[in-house]
Amino acid sequence: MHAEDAAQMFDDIARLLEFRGENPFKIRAYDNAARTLRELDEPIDALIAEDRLEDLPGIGTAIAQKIIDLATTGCVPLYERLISETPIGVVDLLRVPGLGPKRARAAYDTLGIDSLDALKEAAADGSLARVAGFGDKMSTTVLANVDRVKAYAGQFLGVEAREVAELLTARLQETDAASTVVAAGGARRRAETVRRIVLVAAGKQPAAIVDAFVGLAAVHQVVERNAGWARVQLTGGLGAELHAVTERAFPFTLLEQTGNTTHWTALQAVADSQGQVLTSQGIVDANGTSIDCGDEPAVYSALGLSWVPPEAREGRGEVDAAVTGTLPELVRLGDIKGVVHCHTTWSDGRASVDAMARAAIERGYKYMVICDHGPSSGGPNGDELLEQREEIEEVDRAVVDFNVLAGIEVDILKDGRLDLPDAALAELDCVVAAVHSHFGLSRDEQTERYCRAIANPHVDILGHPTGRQLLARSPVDIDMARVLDAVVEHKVAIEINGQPKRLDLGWRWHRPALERGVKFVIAPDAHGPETIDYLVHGIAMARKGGLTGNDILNTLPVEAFRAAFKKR
DNA sequence: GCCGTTTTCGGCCCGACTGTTTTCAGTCG
Repeated sequence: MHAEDAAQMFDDIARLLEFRGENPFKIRAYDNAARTLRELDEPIDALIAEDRLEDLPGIGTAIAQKIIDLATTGCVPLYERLISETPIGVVDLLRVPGLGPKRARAAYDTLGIDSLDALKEAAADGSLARVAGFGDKMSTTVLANVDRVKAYAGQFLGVEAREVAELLTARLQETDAASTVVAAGGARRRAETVRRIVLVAAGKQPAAIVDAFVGLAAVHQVVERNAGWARVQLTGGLGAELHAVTERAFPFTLLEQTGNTTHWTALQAVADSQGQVLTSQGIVDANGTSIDCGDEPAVYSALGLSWVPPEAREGRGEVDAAVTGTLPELVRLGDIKGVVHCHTTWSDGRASVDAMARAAIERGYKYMVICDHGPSSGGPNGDELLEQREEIEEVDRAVVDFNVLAGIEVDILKDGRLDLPDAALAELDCVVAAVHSHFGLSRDEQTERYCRAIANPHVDILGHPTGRQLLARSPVDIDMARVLDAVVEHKVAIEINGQPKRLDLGWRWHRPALERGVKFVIAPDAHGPETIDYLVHGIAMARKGGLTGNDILNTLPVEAFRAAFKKR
């Protein structure tokens, strides 16, 4: 089990209790437990196995038992009871941003609103605006957010889906029914969000693989199945499908199921232009002879193409590039030398400067840039900044063959000023500027705000540029073309933030940025030693965007990295 | 519901923001 699963459940319990108007301190206890679980730096299964749950802050007998119940039986009586006793649909209401338990309760009590549709209707016809705690503005916000919540339903973070897919793959492999199992679909393409998991498996008897698949413990319900295919619902809400084929058909089916559709049809068009027919079962040439391919690269090769990495298979010209052999050499994790944008206990990080640096050293990196928040997001200010600076220099001196740089993640305020004075920023090695508030400004205001911050001579990197949170918060409304022009003009790099919920700047903007000459930094936005590894998600995003190591500043050695910011 | 005890119950994090208010409540991180 993932700690996040339990954290999510405690969030839900807290919101449901709040809706029912129960003891606020009990509610806070569940919130605290959820936070503790999210900050966990080791697998929760280990804590359960070693009976150490109650050692965690905020987790006592009752909550520990609920975690154990969830992990072992998947059923937590309190949670089940709250869900069954709460009007259907209210749970959905609580997911609408801006609509907390209090307002949801008021809407339910006065207008009997118990579903997203009812909420939308009341917001549209003006009745919601008359409920205490609402107003015209609130109604408008709700109206917009309901549609978003509905659009997000049934979607999952790509990073989470990928973990589930890997687990399923391993379980299916263990059954011995399949010789090969690979997770395909959006998870393999490293899509930011996915609707379902797609597995492709090969074996002598495909039907036996399907049997094994539908029998896995994680399968909640079989939706549809036949001898070579099955679609199921997993516990936890994700859908999954399996394509079971012979070993001969495997590379072709894997290719088709990795997608996307545009990529696949482009491949079929290439085959067609050569008098061949490409299907999920194989390639047949003009003479009607099947061409055997042992693996996916062999299929591309048979079509006269260079191999296209799964991340790039989005139907955006990569097949044409494969024809002419002009696919870029995509950046790899091994290219990264420095870990930029790391938080510590000086703001909301969970580990000291020393612990973070050592974690980076263990992973083979050569330098780290500590970027705690500025004062308006709870980071150091005034003398504290100097103290932190001293601590960073101390650690820098203590470590061998590694550099620790002093940076900051300053807040971009509403008007585009930063939350630290220029004199303080001038002392730092690297300044990341990012937006953490006022997400709803108009396009003009927001763009002006961004451009003003970018123009500050001390800003080196624009952090999580759109502020989006996948499946939760839309990107800010900015004129991206103007922002990209501004970062080029002021020699500011764009961050590719590797947090699974952010993945910001998203890959669709990478090419327009690249064409303007933008440089990037791939950063984990780490808040603890483990999350340094969020770099892998940033790398995946950059690869989707078609970026090479040359486009990424933190592939440079530390001297060159510093020099890249010597514009000041 | 958790925690730290002055061991058997009383106190529990907080600041920013937003919108609804006319001095504040709800939400969010």
